[in-house]
Amino acid sequence: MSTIDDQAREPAVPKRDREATRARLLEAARLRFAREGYDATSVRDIARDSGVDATLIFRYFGSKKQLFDEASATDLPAGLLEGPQEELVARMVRTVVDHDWTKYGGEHPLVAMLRSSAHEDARRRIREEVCATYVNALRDLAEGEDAELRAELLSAWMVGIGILRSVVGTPALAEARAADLAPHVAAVATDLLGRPMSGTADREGGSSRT
Amino acid sequence: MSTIDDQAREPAVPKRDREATRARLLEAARLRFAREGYDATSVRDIARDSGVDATLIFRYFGSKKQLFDEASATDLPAGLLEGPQEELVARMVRTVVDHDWTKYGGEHPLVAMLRSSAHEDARRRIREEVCATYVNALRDLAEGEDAELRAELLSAWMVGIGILRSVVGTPALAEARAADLAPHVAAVATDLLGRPMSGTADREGGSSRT
Amino acid sequence: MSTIDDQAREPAVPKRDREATRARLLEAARLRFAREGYDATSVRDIARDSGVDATLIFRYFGSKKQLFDEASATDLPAGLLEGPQEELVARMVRTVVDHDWTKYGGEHPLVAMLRSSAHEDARRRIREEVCATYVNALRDLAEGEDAELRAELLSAWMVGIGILRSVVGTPALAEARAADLAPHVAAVATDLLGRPMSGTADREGGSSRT
Amino acid sequence: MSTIDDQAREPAVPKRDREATRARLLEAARLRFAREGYDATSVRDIARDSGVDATLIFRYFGSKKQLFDEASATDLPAGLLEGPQEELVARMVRTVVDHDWTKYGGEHPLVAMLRSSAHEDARRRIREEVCATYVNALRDLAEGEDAELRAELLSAWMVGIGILRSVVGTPALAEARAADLAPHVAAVATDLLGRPMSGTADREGGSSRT
DNA sequence: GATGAATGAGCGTTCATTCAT
DNA sequence: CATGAATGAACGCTCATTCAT
Repeated sequence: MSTIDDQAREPAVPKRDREATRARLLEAARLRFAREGYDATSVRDIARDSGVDATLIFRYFGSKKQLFDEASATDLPAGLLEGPQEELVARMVRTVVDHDWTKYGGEHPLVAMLRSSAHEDARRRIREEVCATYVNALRDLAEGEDAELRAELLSAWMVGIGILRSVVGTPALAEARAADLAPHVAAVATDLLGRPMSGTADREGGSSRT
Repeated sequence: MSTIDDQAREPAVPKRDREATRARLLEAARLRFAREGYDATSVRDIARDSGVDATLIFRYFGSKKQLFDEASATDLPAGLLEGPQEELVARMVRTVVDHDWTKYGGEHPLVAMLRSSAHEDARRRIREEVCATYVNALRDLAEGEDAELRAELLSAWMVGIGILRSVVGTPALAEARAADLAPHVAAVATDLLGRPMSGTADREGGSSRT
Repeated sequence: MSTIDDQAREPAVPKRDREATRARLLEAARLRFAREGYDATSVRDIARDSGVDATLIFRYFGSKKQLFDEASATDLPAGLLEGPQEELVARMVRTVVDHDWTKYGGEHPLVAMLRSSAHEDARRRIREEVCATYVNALRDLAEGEDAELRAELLSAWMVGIGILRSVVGTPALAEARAADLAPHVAAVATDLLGRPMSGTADREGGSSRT
Repeated sequence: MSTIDDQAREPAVPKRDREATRARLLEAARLRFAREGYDATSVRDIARDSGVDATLIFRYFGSKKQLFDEASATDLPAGLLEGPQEELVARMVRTVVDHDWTKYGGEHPLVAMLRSSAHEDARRRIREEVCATYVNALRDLAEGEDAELRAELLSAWMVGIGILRSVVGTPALAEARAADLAPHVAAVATDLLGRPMSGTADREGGSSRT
């Protein structure tokens, strides 16, 4: 009812444009799923957010589940795994802390996806994501015998920081920038990985491609 | 709270039944909410698990949400905050890794509650829990100026470890015992808190057996 | 909207009576399924007809399909298979022509069920019904070698008569009573079964038990 | 009807396309409607079967119902009503039993249409068909007073045989060929019609190859 | 004229919750 | 007071059909 005369000021929303409609649905889905989780999000919610008929979800994505899958496919920040090795951890912190995740409601997508972790499928996605983004890269860096464990411990820290920042909202972490965390993280990482890690990274190394 | 002094005038049996039924509902709710999350759990599920009629949930707790609130009130492991200060972090790790959380489906209740973190209520619970259990105690220990931040960073690690262990299930952490983690944790904690922390704790310090 | 003030003249419809509600649903389902077929009947139709909430269908029957199964379970007219053998065919004709099938919308339930014969389940039901009610009994009576075929031919006639009467509505059959058909049927049956069959049956031999 | 004289001005190719598409839709519709019934068949099913866009159905036929009407117009087997009168019933049996009805999913179209008999339109079609194909021809043959009734009874038998053969699938009839049924049918027909009927027919008299 | 994006009603079903007995 | 019948909103999804391009 409040949208009756919106058509005038809506700038350039093309109607009957398959790609545009698909994109709007995907965008709305990403946000809803991130904020409310899979179960609390209805396809009608997403459709309403997109200003699009709900049946198009099924036309374009097949099912709510498939939409979820597509919506929660994170494109890991380009450049994370490139650049100087000793700055890898600093880049990871940036990814967690400074990166612009507004597309996912302002939270790291991994954290957002935990909200849907009642579903084994979502859990698997999280697992793959954590391994691909953090554990594997860190394991390659770690020296000594229990490299896997230490890589996971460091990964756990990244995830934990994301959670305290956005879900829990503890005061210091919620406000902190990557630069505030860098010295601490570098010290710990150096310790855990058994090789010197830098607290700063020259460039972002984590600008989402989308 | 209104049932606190009821035990005096009970006619022996029917009263205990009421209490027993309430307790069974709570127990079933705790498990379901932890495992499946708030949305994926139906009041009928809980009632069925408890072997009682679903309407009793409304009679006893008012609504599904209130049942959730009551069911997700974690009794933080007794003894966590007692004992030698230098062993505090080691005790925390034990709480996360070795403690028997079968009451909550085998996961640390904080981790389980993340599954329901779409709801502001659950988020508040998590916030309170994290602060009460981890941040506050660690902040008191930390030396130097940004004590809060460092306490939160360490808390984030505890939470992150819990997540990777049970939700994500990364291979090394999923199998690890507190003893495997102790040396790494002690080193990092010593570093972050600016005071020597021990990697072992004499006793559990958090049995809270239910 | 036209039912707003019906509550006054509804004579004795007991509310909150499980059996009564179940019975009303079943009755409405029987009629709808018979008249419109499975696919064209919605659970809301049935609920509306019964003056009952649609969700009770699932409470009491589990699913639309199970309701259909129960609603289409014909109790074959008591007495059909009893009584003098030479009057069996006459009794069958009565079942098809004179029996009061208003419960099924005025048609023989077999004929009504043909409307749902797109579903293999319904087809199986029809098959069982036809064999149990007609073919088996007639085969036992037939003399000579291709008894099965002749029994089926006679059964086909019964079914065909039912269809022309109610679905097609050909003028003579639609008006005919069993007595009008009896001489013709008796002659043919005598011929097909190879033993004398009577054109009259003393008693109805087909009063549905329900 | 508006396309009757279009063939004169066609530009050779595109017109034939339109006709060809229309024909394919009709063919697919015939099959689907016969096999699954009106309600269980969706316009998308038919379009998919034909390999064309679903909206063409509305373009060419107006609505699903109109497509159904057109698709269920049976062309009664040519030659049924021609040929020696005493072989008429034998020809009818052939039509029911031996004729190639693959166009209608292998069943006599009358039988197939019963699946849609919830709709008055379909019922009317069946009525017309039964009268035109069976009752009228047989009435003309019958001697004596209640010729109509006897003609209908014999028609009922034809229809019933079709039903038991394909819908119900009773064992003997499902396998039988016209030749197996001929002697029985001839005897009964002779009896019912009051004039000698032959059990064999020289030629099919109803090919209607499409 | 043909394509396919869009629509809105309706499907079977489950939900949390209320109310009568 | 407890049981369970009842309720109505909402769910994911499919339908026949229309309309813009």
